[in-house]
Amino acid sequence: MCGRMVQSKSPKNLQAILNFKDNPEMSFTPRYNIAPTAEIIAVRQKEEERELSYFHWGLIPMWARDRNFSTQTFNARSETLAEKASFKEAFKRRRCLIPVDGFYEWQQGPSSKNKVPFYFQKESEEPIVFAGLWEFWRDANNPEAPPIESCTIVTTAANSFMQSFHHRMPVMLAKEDWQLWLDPNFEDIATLERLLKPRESLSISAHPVSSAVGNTRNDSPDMTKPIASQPSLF
DNA sequence: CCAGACGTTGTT
DNA sequence: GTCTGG
DNA sequence: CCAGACGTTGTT
DNA sequence: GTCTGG
Repeated sequence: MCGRMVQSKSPKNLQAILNFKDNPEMSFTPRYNIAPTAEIIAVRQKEEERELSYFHWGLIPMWARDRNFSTQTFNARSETLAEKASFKEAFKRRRCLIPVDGFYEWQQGPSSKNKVPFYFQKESEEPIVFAGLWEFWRDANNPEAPPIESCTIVTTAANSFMQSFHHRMPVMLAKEDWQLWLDPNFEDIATLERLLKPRESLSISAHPVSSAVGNTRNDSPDMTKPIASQPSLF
């Protein structure tokens, strides 16, 4: 769950909601069809301030031999964050918020070769804020190279709305939980885990979109536009 | 003890 | 680095 | 997540 | 079928 998403709102736009510090250095390109291993923006706590920066989507633990590890860690199950070697350190000290316009999900059709992509977004114009973890990694084979900062999106059981599409969904945090999730000094695992339970009141809408979204070369606002849910027979 | 994996999704 | 399997 | 490749020898 | 690239 959650392997394709949209980040088109400018940092300036997001800053009003997420209160990170200005970073005039950062260049931003709106994207409408982001896949795992791409660079995505996320917010983390840096000392007293929040910081927005780019992260490689797919968490690379410090001990990983190569970055290819990240192809299997673009999601992290909330139920086992505290146990899994790949995530437990980041869960304790390196949590982040991942603001998105929305995300895509493929609903399984009647036959196994028949998947329909849907776009999910907030019913309001607000961004959805995913719970994420981040990590930094140095390539032992290339110590000269700059370290890579990577991240993952935490998933949970689908709520009743998402259930009709999928049995999992990304954790979408309520605004009042953002501060606690970001705080690296907060280490009460039980309290953090409570934030990751599926919430019913998410105000998410869904509509089917063009199958063109399947190909990551297609990256335009058209990807998010509704199409008729059933192809006409005549 | 050392060696080798370390992950998710979905599907069977 | 840390856990699991042998 | 989906789309697309998936191999060798030898020569440039 | 399974891995890699986007």
